[in-house]
Amino acid sequence: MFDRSFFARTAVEVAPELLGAHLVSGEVVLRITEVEAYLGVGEDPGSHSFRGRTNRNQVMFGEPGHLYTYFTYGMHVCANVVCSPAGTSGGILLRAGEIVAGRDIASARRHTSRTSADLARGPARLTVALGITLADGGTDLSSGPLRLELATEASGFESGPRTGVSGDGGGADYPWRFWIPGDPTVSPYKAHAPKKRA
DNA sequence: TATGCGATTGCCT
DNA sequence: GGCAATCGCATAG
Repeated sequence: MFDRSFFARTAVEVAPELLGAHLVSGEVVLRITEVEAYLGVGEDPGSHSFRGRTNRNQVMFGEPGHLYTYFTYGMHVCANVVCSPAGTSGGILLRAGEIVAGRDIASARRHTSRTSADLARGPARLTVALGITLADGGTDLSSGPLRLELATEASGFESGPRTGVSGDGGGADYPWRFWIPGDPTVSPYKAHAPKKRA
């Protein structure tokens, strides 16, 4: 259980404080090590909610502290925590984490993974390891088998440009990616992906 | 109704 | 290091 008002702030404000929190999914527990903030309508060209409410992103316009999932590249599921002050929308993409409990289960789900550091390194890998599917979208993360347990104390963090988001005005220039320094589970790739798309 | 592309990953060379 | 896989969503016509 957590205070829902924690998430009633902008995603950029909440994101660094989410580092170190635990995402519990049944037997599996993930310690969040890397996240990305996405803002709301008209604020963030890289956000799914930039162009307003649609069937896909409607969860982001709902209650803060709920889970927003989406399907992409025809094969991957990514998870976000809805984070929005009243009347706005936004979310925090969970990019990577460390499996701290239920490693056997997570490993079995990943199937191809070997080391613990690889189990949840990357947004799509993370959802697989935790067994999160599109059907989990909209789940209230304050309690239940799939829930979020906030960190008791703030951990140190670093910030930088987001990955995978197209450049030139696409929002990639803002330091809205946050991670725990030196953690082996932080995504190493695409430090500056040269996506040629306008 | 038709078309292009994506908040990625894993396998190829 | 480079590229294919794969399909729902958003935009254009």
